[in-house]
Amino acid sequence: MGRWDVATHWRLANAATELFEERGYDAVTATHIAERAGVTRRSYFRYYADKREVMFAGTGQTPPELYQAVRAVCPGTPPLATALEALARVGSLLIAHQRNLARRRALIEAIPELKERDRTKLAELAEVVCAALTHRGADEDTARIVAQIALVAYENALARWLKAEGREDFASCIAAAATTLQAAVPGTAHP
Amino acid sequence: MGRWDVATHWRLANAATELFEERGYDAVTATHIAERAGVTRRSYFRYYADKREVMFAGTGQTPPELYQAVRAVCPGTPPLATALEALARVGSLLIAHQRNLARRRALIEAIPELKERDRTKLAELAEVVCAALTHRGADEDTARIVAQIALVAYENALARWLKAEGREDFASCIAAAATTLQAAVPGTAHP
DNA sequence: ATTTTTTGTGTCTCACTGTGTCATCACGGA
DNA sequence: TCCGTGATGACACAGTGAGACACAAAAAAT
Repeated sequence: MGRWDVATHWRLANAATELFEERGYDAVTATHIAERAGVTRRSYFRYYADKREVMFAGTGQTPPELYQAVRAVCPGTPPLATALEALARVGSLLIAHQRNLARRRALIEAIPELKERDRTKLAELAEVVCAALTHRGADEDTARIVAQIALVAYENALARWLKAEGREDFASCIAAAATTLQAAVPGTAHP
Repeated sequence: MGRWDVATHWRLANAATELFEERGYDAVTATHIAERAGVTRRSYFRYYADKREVMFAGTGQTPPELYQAVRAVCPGTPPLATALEALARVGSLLIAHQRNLARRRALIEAIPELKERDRTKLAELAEVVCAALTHRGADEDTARIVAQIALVAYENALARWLKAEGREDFASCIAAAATTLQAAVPGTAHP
């Protein structure tokens, strides 16, 4: 997969972004996207499995990166803090390498079909975090719930970061989400 | 919408469940489902918007019910407890009125396309809970995060309930998920 | 340098999805 | 009995996603 023309990947992604903005998601077909990017419809489907996937260009390596990031967190760190730290790291990197991220995220938030796919991607990341936490020795049930919660924080942090338009760094957005989270859950720990 | 034949809804749902189990989701077409239920393909799409929706038969009224359930919780209850109590109530009712729930849930968990739709439904419920909590006076950010967390607990509780095969009631499954949750999140409240 | 293999693309084809439209049929009320 | 409404069937159509095959260019092997 790695040898595919990276430029074509981005040409398709940019073409799709423009077309979706210009004409609306439903009015755009895979053929339109392919034509604007200078390939055939059939080739489009070799780059992206379906019409939705093109809006998530550049995120293919995130799951393995995240897995490694969780495993790289300082041993002894409690599960939730581990997950949040890894997500802060990976999220910061991801954001830096994206193109037109804000425009694509706006489309994803606005179009139910894309939002649906977005949730699947978050769920996949949760799976990865869960697996990595389990590997670190966490309890199975705890790992699953912690992973899901951490991704709730991640999602909210991303929304916050986009709203700030560069005036806030991603790690502090994660921290803010974590604070809201801790305030909302009545802790059982009473030191 | 109310005058539609309820029996046909369930005939289609049962036909789909059987066919998916027999031949696998991909090998089954909307035409097959319709034929087994004794209607035409076109009529299938009048009962269910697409091929996925049929596996979620009987859940159409859940969002408004949930909204009311949140509003009905004793005033003064903190947000997360409110959401969990409402979900326990609505979930119990839902489970009681379903047919072939376990078989359908097994298919949903196994087939990515169905799981994707399932996540959307959970997200819709989270929206509803968020709106209802906001209406009760909760902070906007808090309401959103609490709602999402509560639905993480709901999802885990449902999985646990299905695994117990009737030996556990739904409310206690919610309680168990809530406990795991509280243990995982280091509380900031130190009374 | 020539052959072989791999990789991306174009072309053609096909089953299936989801929707619009129109005709029909059952049923309840005036 | 006639009429209106709402469910259903019949037909048509754009679009999706994928298989099969050929072809060109690059990479690897000889």
